[in-house]
Amino acid sequence: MLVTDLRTRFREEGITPSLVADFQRHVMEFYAAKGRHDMEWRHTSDPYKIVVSEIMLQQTQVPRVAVIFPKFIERFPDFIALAKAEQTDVLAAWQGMGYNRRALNLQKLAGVIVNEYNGTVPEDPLVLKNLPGIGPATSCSIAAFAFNRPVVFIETNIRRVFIHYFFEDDQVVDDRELLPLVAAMLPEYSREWYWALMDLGTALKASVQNPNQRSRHYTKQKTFEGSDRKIRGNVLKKMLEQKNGDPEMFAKEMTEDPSRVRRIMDKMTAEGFFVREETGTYRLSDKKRREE
DNA sequence: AAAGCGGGGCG
DNA sequence: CGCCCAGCTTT
Repeated sequence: MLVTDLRTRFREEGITPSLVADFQRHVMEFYAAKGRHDMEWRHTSDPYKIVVSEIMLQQTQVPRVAVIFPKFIERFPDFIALAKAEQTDVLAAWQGMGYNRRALNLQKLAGVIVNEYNGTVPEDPLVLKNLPGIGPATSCSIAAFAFNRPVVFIETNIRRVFIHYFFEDDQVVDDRELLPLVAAMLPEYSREWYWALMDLGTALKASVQNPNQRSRHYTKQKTFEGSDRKIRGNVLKKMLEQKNGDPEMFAKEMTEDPSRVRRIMDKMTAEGFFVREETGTYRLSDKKRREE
C-alpha cells in the first residue's frame, strides 16, 4: 500500500470504512514485522508497572528507560513501597532519567493512589488527568495500556504517523485536524493499536524528515550546555552524593556564579527537592526532615 | 500561548 | 554541533 494512496483517498473521499480498514491493516502489519515487542512494560498487566513506565517515557527515550525501569521496579515493587520510600532513594533511583521533578510527582502519585484510591489505579482518563504528573497524553496512555480503554489521544509518535500519512502536503497541521482521524481509526484493541502507532511513529524518523516539524505544536528545545537545567542536574547529583551542601561550594566546584547557583537551589527547594536550614546549608528533603 | 525542566544518543 | 525524546506544570 502506498502512502500517497491513503492521502489521496482521504482528500477525495474523506474517512471511509475502506480507508480505515486499509490503514489499520498497514499499521498492524508494520507492528507484526517491526514492532518493539521486547519492552518489559508491554509484558505485564500490573497497572503500577505501566504507570511507572508511562511517567518515565515522558520525554525520555525507550532505550534509557529500558535500563532504569527494571532497577526502579526492583527497588520499589508497588505503589505502597514507592509511597513510603525516602524521597532521597526515589531521586537516586531516578538518576539518569532526567526531568527529576517527575520522580517527585511519581512518588506523590503513589501516595494519592494508596491513600485516596485504595491502592487501585483509576481507569477513567478524566480522573487520571488530575493526578500528579499525569496530563492529557499520559492519562490516556495509561487508560489504553493498562485497561485497554477506547481513548483518543495524541503524543509525539502518534502525531508523526498521522501527519505523515494524511497531511504530507500541508505545512502547518493542528492537532484538531488529526483528532478526528485518530478517533476514526481506533479499533477495539486500543492497547495493541497504540503500541503499534508509537512504534511506527518511532520508525518513521529514520526514513523521512520529522513530520512533526510541520505540526502547529512543534517546538525546539533550548541548548542544554550552559543552561539552568544542566546546573540543576549537577546540583542534584552532588547533593545525592553528599546529602547536603551550599551554593558557594557547588559554584566553586562547577565554576559557576554563586548567585546563580543559589537562585537555582532556592527554586529547587521551593519545588520540594531540598530543605534549607537556618545556617544556609541545603539538605535533601526526606521524611525525617519534613517531620521535624 | 509560552517558558522551564535532563541527559544522553545519534547523524 | 543540532536534533530529538510515549509531556507536565506553571505563569
